[in-house]
Amino acid sequence: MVLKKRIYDGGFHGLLAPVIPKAPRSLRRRNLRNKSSEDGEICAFELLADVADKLLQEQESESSTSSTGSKGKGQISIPEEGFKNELLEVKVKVKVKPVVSEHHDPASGAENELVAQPTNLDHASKELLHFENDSGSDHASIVTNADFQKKINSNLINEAGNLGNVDFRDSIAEIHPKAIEKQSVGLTSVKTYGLKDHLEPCVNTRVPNKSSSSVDLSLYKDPFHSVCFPRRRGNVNRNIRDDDEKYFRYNNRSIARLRAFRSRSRAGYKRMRKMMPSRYWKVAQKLKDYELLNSTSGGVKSFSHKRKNIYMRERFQADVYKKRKLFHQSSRHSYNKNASSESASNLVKFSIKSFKVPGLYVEVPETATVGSLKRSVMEAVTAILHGNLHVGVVVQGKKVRDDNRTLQQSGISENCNLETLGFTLEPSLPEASPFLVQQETPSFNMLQQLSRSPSSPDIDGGFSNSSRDPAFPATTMENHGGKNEVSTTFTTEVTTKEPVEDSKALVLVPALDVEVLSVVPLNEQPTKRYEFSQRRTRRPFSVSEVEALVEAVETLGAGRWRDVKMRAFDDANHRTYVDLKDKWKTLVHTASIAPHQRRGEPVPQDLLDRVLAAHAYWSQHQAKQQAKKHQKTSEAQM
DNA sequence: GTTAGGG
DNA sequence: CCCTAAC
Repeated sequence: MVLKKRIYDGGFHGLLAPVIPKAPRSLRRRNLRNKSSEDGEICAFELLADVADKLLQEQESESSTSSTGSKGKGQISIPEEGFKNELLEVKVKVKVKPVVSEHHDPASGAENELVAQPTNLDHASKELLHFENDSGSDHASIVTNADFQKKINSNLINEAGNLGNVDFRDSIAEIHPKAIEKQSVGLTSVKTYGLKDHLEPCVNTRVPNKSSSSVDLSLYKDPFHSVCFPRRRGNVNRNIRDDDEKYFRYNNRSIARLRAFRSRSRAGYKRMRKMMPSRYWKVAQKLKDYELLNSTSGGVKSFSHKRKNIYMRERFQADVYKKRKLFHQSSRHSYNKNASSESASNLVKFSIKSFKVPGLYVEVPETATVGSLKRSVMEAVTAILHGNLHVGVVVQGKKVRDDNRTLQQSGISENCNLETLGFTLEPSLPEASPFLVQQETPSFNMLQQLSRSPSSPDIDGGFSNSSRDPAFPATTMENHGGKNEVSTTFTTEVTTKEPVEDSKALVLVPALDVEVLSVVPLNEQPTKRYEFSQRRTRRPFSVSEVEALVEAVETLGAGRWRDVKMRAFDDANHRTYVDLKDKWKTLVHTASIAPHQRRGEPVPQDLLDRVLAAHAYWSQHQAKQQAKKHQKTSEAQM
């Protein structure tokens, strides 16, 4: 019998899927970036803080005025720095009713185009218009969605153009040859943005550096200071079977959720890792009320007309702690820069137009004025912004919770559709602000717990919630933001094939996805689950693994998957016993079909033969067992 | 927490 | 791989 150890050390060595390097976010200083990066770089967090202030300020003006011109104002407010600085846009939209786009201000010429765009965009634009119009509303909703972002982007673009046709390309192109390619396409069309959705990514990319953006009321520009999140990759061991995914999964799916309930040992996590997602989801479903899962894309949701109050409640997303982790890392391992191979890696540029901020729960009397509503929202936003925030990354609607994951693994690469990428800002803690209405319902509490509970120490290196950890007070933002780093750069290595130990850095250029606050109707359906879970990356079984599996099943029998796991895959944390069971299932199937019908890495026929043999044997065995059991029961009955 | 199966 | 029902 082959011991798992032997298998792993020997056969699996090298055969196993390469260890996926933890995606270190290398903290890059402006020196990394060329030239004027300082100008262009933005510290999201800092930005947020600024945004909050601005929001407040703006709110006042807005509230008093009806916004026919509001839009213009927002856009206009392009600080001088605007050109140089990247912007973070946070938009709060109040949706009253579907209104015809015509209403909107002429100032938003770009929007019109947007309206013509695909549904989403169109929708967003309409909403935007509404907001601007500030017409009386039965209900208000804050919408956060990509579409909206798109719209915004267009605005930004326009402005950029107005500002002087800044060519965004140059700065980017120099640095990121490849990433730029895609974007370049968009660049061309930026001006005609309205026509195509796909352009957005491109647009986003560029906008950041030089353009200033404007958005209805909530658009704010702020200089971005780059925040670097250096990450150490030391943990990655190629020889280790389980890749970071283990940590990923745990972190992504289980940790945040689990920790809320109790601390667990790593082993516990392992086992739970799979279960958590679904469980969590279930919980989420129950929390439906709270709209915990706010759909990113869904964006606008209308309130029930009958509702007397408008609730904007904070939506707490589970993976708060992930961000924190990053911060920790950054503070600790700044030397990581060296590791990053800037030379060989492809860079992925991100243009962050805005962040999706947690949903708010606000109560406003029906009789309240729109202005007061705005104020309330503003307060809520401000409260959030003042709290500790974490950045979340959403790819194709799924949150990437594993900080160790590489961009490639997460599907963030030059090749990926940047449009599917989004960043979110999550409150580390529901700092109850006065205006935030905290429901006493269990669901709400749970949410809070989820968001609050500190990560367990053993898991990600001891990331504690900033809210709880004195060391990580709200100042986190300032600390990082205060740095002169112009932009956050993450480099992504293009080559996927070989495990890379160095960190990859993504260049965080201005905006990519714009997410905004969203007001969700209480009655709305919960968001899709994918917001909370992320499918594991596919990791085909290597021949060595198959061999180990076959061997284990031969000796233990099919069905004792936990034992099989412990026997042959105990160290492969990315292989659960369910995985092994599934693999066996596929192996049996594979062995049963014609070779030409098989896909993937060919499995030696002898192994397949063993599979069939073992399958036949254990099937028979099982049948016998059943027969015995049956007999026994019948005897008992007699 | 495990198994067994369908998706 | 995911999700779940059934243990």
